[in-house]
Amino acid sequence: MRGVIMKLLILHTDYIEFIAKQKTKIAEDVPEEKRHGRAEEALAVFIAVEKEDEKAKDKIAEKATEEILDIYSKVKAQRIVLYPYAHLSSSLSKPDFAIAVIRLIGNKLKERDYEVIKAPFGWYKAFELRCKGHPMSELSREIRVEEEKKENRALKAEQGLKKSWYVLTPEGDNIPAEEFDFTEYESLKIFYEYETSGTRIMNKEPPHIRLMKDLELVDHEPASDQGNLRWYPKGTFIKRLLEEHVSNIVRDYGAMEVETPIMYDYAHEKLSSYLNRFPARQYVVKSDDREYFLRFAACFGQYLMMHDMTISYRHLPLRLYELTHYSFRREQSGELAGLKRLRTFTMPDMHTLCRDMVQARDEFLRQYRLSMRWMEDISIDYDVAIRFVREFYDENRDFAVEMAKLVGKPILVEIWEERFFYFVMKFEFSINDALNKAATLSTVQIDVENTERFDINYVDEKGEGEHPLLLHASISGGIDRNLYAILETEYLKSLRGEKPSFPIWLSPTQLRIIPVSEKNMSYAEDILEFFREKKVRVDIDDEGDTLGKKIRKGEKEWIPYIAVVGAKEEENRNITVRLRKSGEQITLSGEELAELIEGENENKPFMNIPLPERLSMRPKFRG
RNA sequence: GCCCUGAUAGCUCAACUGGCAGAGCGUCCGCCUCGUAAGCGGAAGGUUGGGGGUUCGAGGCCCCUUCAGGGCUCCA
Repeated sequence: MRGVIMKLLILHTDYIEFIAKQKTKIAEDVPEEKRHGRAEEALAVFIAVEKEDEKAKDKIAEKATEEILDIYSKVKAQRIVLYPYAHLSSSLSKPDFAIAVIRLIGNKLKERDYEVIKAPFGWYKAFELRCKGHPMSELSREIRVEEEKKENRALKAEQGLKKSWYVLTPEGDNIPAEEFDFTEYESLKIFYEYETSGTRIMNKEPPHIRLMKDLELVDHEPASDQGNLRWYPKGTFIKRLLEEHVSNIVRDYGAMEVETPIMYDYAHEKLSSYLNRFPARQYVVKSDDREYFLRFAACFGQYLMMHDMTISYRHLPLRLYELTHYSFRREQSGELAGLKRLRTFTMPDMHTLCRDMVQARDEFLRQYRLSMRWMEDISIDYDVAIRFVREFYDENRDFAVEMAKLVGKPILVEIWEERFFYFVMKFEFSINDALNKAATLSTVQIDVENTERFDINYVDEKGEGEHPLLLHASISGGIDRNLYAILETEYLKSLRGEKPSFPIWLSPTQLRIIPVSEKNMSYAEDILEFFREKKVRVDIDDEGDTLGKKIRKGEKEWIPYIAVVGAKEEENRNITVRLRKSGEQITLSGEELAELIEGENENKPFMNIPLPERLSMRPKFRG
């Protein structure tokens, strides 16, 4: 059990006066004038900081501050003297840590406009005081911090974070979001409102959940932990293509693909300090007597790899990439939602080392463009949010404007007064779902902290080691979440009377062949063969249903091209195709149709049809 | 994690206040061989999520539990 971290002896005094006489070897440097102090009507706070985990610094300082103020107000003291007093404890912390904690308490008190005097640390001091002697004038306190579970510290910091919102136009106008006229920017408005209020009564389940089941893509798996899903062949197929496509984009951009372990030792020194920056709850795996946590991204694996690499400034920018199949985040059970938020998910994760901010900005922008391309390839509309630390924003205003220009519409800007996280800025591409909730897909962040923490170095021209800047990039965001975005978007389309569809390159079946009767089977099979060789995903409805029934089946599966072949086609050696998008029927040759489909597949990965070509050979995965 | 709601055939859902567990779709068998979103007939299919309790009797009431959806919270 982690227990006592700090002991306080608190005296309400008529006065206290001290003079620092002589340095010890751990003395803090203080200017001459601060070596002496006197305060009337003071609360004298004698402090011993004990040997304990430094991670608790903020927390312990906060609690101590609260204790002091509690007593201060009860006894109606007028000022506070913080007096380092080692003799309260036999188990002292390191001097540096103690100094830091006491300063922190001092600062916290000053921030709240209390008059504070600090006696110098590590000096032999003479002091004199007169204790008031009323019942509350002599108190001791032990400040304890419960062992916090391995979670959730950065979060608490965020709660006190001051943030402000703006809308930045492509013309470069930066307007406080409250004053912005959202009339023509409905989706940005929804996004902004979701970000700032979040709460709304929407007692419906997101429509993608029904769709992912009905289309036999993905399903719940009650035998697993919550938020771990079962992927049927068609879902797996779409997922693989998305993965392959985003990986291709990232590799073509120049990232080196790697693979790193999915679990890490809790006790690893660097990782544990990193974990404190992350509010997530982890899955824990036991192996012998050790505990490992499952990664929530590829960060660790790549940091540790980069730490061991020998990197010259000539190698920068340097990019490592991994498709994290899987990442694990033990989200609170109430937060899980279909494909939107999972406990086990797949996400591309790239880290780019950059020499300086100029290079980092350049890479950031290139990755921004890659993300734009991604969104276009999956046919999803999005809004952009950029989040900055104030100081960084003031220096990089032009940069933000450029991002608004690139997407050609106003974007949301959030500004933090202080840097609570490890990054100074990030962008996010966000989509609105059918319930007007927002979800982040693509995101890139500029990290100014972790190369130091993980001791990642490159050697500059002078032969000296330097910590580079680090970009975290997920060009597509979570793959699962991309499918959620597609399904929600298509659902919204169906509400507008349009037919929902997958982009052609993601359609499990691109072309369905329906013979009018068994007499036409042989011709239908010729066509099947033809398209298979043309790399079109084609299948054939060889079951005993009526034509109408088969059409209905095909439409329910969102098949983009449905070819009906009967005596007419057989005679003319052509095909009559029903086009899902327009609903029209056209007759054309096999070559023409193949060209049409190939055109829509361009520059996208291809995989063969994930199910038997004959429908009569297909099992039902669900209902 | 907390609060609310829910779980009945493979799927979607019925079953009045506690009184014989049902339909449509799908599956299987047979008929039909069909021109652009459901052809016809028949059969099989259930420890009502799991466990415990109350009751002459529980799908429906009580307790526990698992999973799902929503709200809070959270979203690196």
